[in-house]
Amino acid sequence: MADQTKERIVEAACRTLVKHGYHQTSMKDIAAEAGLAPGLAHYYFETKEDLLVAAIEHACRPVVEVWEQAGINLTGPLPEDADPLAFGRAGFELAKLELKNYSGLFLLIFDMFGVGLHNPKIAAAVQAFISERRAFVGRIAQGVVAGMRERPAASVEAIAAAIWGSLHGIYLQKLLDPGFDADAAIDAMSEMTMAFVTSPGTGTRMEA
Amino acid sequence: MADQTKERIVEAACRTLVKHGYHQTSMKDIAAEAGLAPGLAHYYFETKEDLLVAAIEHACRPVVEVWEQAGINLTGPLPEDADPLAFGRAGFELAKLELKNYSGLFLLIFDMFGVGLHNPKIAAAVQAFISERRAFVGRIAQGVVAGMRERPAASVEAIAAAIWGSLHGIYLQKLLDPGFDADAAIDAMSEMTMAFVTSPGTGTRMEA
DNA sequence: ACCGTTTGATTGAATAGCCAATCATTGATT
DNA sequence: AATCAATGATTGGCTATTCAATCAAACGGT
Repeated sequence: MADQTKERIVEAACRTLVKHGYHQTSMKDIAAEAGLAPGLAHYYFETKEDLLVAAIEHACRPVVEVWEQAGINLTGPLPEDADPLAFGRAGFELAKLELKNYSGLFLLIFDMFGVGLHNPKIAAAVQAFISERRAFVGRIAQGVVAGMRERPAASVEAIAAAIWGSLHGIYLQKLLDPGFDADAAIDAMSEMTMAFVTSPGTGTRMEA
Repeated sequence: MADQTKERIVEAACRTLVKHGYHQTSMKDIAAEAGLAPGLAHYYFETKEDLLVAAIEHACRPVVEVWEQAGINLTGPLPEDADPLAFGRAGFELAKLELKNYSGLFLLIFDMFGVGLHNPKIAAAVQAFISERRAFVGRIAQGVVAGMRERPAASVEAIAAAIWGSLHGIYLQKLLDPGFDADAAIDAMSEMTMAFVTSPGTGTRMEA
């Protein structure tokens, strides 16, 4: 019974945060959304920050589940027999679907990015989110880079940071402007990445 | 006299917003930072939002000036005689410098990104920031794409959105984690972009 | 089976403080 | 005098957090 109401509170927090954002959600709002007494949110979470951290972690769960359903182990290594290049391509497709299906999560996450800039507790939660997902991109990049004819100058970590960054920079544009064509931007990023991966070599071109 | 104090308020707003973020800055804080009476901020700005919008615009100014000092006209076309590829490379270098020299601006901007997700007025100001800069990336991309042997499948707009997104996704990682190596990530992005641009053949420019 | 006690869950009101916005007032300049 | 700039106290409303009081269920002794 206790765990149930705790989860009800966290879920209500997710809903209100997605709908109204960090500024405009009070503890009372969250309790009301959950259909509970105002004081109860503080019974389960000492501070508002603690509840928000729990909400972030809760909101991320469904996305991870989608990945795992697609046969991707988020924290473990990639399947040995898979073609890394195909994996990379699929990753970009997955990114497009993610944005479409879980825009609420990203609304919450980008809101929290902003909060985290000046709030250590939220920053820690948000960085966990970043690290996990960027490392996953890095694992795909690792496989792809290993198959390249010439090793790129950039490290795998740097490539992963660039690709993760590009996807989230694209997400940001979409969230701020619903008319933005995120699919086209992700396709462009995918095309650029694939050209990079299959290019004969870097730094061997004529100077103008 | 009036314009001077108005600017003093905006500058104070920038400083406090960078230091403490949107949540933790009140109108009173801003007035105190400016060394003025609490009520004066509302004399010049009807609402807090209006002041924040002015602060965003004010904070962006020095960056634009740097671009213009580098011989780049932000809103007009690129110089005819310039090598687009060299321009692109220089753009990535400029991005690295920008982040180093104006991290305060980006702290403010990313804070406002978060606020803008649920606040139409701030969203409008933030989108102006995005549009201007993304269009500038697009103008460089336009020149580079025109010189490619084979036209890419992606549109120039999509490429610009991807590159702008990657830079700001990288900025975000740096702001949330000072230990993050943003230079390496931008170098990686630059390498990927250049490989994409030069992939089929040499970068022979074709004039219209 | 019965009953008092304990424990934890839940309630809703109270506390203490902060904030944006207002406004009557004062000061300065023309 | 009249207009604009500046002050700082006030207002009304909101907030996170606390807390005493209620409720329900489990437990233990008989």
